[in-house]
Amino acid sequence: MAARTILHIDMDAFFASIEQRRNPALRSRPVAVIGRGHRTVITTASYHARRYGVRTGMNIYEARRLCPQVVFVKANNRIYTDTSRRILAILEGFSPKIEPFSIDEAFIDVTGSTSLFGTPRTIALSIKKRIREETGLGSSVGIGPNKLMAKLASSMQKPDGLVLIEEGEVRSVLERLPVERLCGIGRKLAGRLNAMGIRTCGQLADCPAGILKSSFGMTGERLKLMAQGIDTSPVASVEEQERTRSVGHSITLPRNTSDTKTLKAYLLRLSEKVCSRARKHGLAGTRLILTVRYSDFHTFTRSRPLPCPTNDTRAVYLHALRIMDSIELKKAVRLIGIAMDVLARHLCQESLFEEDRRRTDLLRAMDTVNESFGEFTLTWGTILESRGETGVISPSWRPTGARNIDET
DNA sequence: TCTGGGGTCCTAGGACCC
DNA sequence: TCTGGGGTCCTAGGACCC
Ligand SMILES: [Mg+2]
Repeated sequence: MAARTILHIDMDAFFASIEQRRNPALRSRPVAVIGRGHRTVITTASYHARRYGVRTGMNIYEARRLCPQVVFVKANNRIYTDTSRRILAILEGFSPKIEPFSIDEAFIDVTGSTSLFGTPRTIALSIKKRIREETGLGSSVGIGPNKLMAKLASSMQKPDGLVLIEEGEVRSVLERLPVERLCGIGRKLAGRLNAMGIRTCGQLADCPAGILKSSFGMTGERLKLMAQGIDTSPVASVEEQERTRSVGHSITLPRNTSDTKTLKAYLLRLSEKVCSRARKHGLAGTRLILTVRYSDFHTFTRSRPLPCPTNDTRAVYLHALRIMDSIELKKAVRLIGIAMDVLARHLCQESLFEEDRRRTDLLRAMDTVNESFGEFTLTWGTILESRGETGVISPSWRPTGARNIDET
């Protein structure tokens, strides 16, 4: 593959910084952005709050204990998604090859942009400047010969970072780098590698392929490549990306329950969320997966194929009920969720796609109203019985396409 | 007073088939 | 008396990312 130049842009404490822009009184204080309800978690901590140990995923009581003066701010998801779109629009000015990686991160391939916009470092500085001018927010940028190295580079200096890893520097950068610093090596993999005496990427790169293959299978081969800084995956724009494979929603209940009537009301609500999103994006479900988390956090799934591809709320809801009825609950339920494996609607055999003209029209009409006036403006009776969500934004949100969060 | 929600990909065991 | 070996599909679980 010809030499490439990839940038990874990572916004600094994205949600928290946005809130501090909106409300100057927050700028001098440790801020943690949270969802709704008492069971929510920290989605982003400002750098000030991080100094006290406040971290993403931490519950609010723990955060308060570590940093009593922390200011909790409820997430304003619509503002975050709007800001994300504005940042992507800025990036589009520098190259068409942009891959949104999450709500606050993106890769951009600037290999063909240097004659127009200058050196990679100049481009990175221009991007950081434009983002700050237009949104008031800080970002960190990593530059590398591939996505893996660009992402590593952006993590090496933040906030307001700019790190360039040249092709010729890859080896020396990785030599003493702990394996878990690479995107794709998490806690478990790192633990297993460490147990084998492998702590750094240099050691991992030197480990015989056979040993990695026998311990990790296919993953082992990839690990060895990663440790050498090799990553051939292209920067894939939203249009180029693989089709959406699944659509799902889940909810941690305001309080644990064993009451199946309550759980079924939530299932209808979740079915409607999943199906309205599938309809909006022309997707049809082929399989439904029900997830249950007990009070003790034990989590399991049960799934069943849908008899024919569908995105009809009623069909999916009834299917969810059948799965639910096959489960004998052993403990009080903390979380319930459904996910659908999906296909593009036009890929479904017409004869197999369950469609009733009048029903399709009804669903379309309801979707239109709900788009304009808000989710669940029009809904089915039993949904009204279920209330209360944690309302945490998903970082897997994408500016376009089926990936989604609650923007309300 | 603990511990969100949205995804993708890989593995492994049993069923089933040739 | 000894007892195939693949391959694929289905399902559940788990690792990883933000
Ligand atoms: Mg960030």
